[in-house]
Amino acid sequence: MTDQSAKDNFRSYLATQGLKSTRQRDIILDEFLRAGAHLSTEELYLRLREQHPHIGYATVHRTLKLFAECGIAEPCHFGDGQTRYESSAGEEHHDHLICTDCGAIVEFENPQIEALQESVASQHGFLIERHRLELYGRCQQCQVFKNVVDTGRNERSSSR
Amino acid sequence: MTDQSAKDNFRSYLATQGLKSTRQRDIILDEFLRAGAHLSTEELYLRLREQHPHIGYATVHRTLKLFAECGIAEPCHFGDGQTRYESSAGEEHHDHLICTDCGAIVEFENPQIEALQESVASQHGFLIERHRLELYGRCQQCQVFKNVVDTGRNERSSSR
DNA sequence: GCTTAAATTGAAATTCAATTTCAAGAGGGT
DNA sequence: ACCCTCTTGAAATTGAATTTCAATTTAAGC
Ligand SMILES: [Mn+2]
Ligand SMILES: [Mn+2]
Ligand SMILES: [Zn+2]
Ligand SMILES: [Zn+2]
Repeated sequence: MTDQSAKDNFRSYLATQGLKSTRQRDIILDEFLRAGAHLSTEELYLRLREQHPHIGYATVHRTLKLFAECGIAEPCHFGDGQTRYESSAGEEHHDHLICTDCGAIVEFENPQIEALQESVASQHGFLIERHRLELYGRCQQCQVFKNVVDTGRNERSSSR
Repeated sequence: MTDQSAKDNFRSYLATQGLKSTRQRDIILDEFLRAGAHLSTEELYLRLREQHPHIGYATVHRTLKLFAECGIAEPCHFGDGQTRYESSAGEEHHDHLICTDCGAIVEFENPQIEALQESVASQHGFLIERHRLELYGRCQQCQVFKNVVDTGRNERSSSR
């Protein structure tokens, strides 16, 4: 799904639901697609505020929920107490590796795991609608730094 | 890990941390182990209140966090906005199948998936500390009822 | 373009689980 | 029993998510 098809999807979703196309929604969608990453409402709101200080937090919140409803964004919960949204534009389904030290997020996709999930579900009579797989640990960089700190060979400032 | 070893673990955790063994903590641990399932703070508090109305919500909350710290309980987030805790007593690591209709939770363990997770992580240079795998869908029963409702052959009351 | 009904906006208020505060009470070493 | 420290429970606070509501904007119909 490209950025343009995300915009088209959103347009037609609004149309079919009797909702209206507004300047704010357009601006928020543009910024959301431009940002790319896994953004919380707060983060997107702050980014928008630089160029568009008139746009309210509540509108950003409501618009992100609309994005999720129409399928152009996916909500993520990475355990920091905030809901993040990622664009579905240009991305197939994927899962996440999350560094517990620096917060880095790496996306991956593993067909074998996906297949085994289906297999497990059917063994228990379940029909899967969606799933969540998150692997938490240390990224390569943070493993190196952790080792340095542990052995006292360096006094690098904290990575966060 | 048996219930008794959970109690022993908790005792020694308190001792090593300079914390105290109290009547409330004993009662909360007993009820937590007895309940068995995936309980939220609220649910455990309500269960306790029947026999021990003097125990406060804050104490239940703090005690569950202690259980998690010392490894006899695992926090779970199943997307209903509440943190649940499950006993680690008598259980190996496992993941969850969750029915989005009736809320049923089925536990499973799949060594192949676990191995593939490690493989994915090492491909990306990560060292996994923990992971979360949740499969959301309909349990067998809810698939059947859904079908009945859809075809109008029955008027069974909603399962929730 | 003008009118109008319905949807949207944004500031502020509210919700709700999680967490903290604090004064009174309990544990446990001596 | 004494004393210091930890714990408790009611109430207050926090913070993200969500709702409220009066003013504004959209877009359909004329
Ligand atoms: Mn992603
Ligand atoms: Mn479980
Ligand atoms: Zn890292
Ligand atoms: Zn079910």
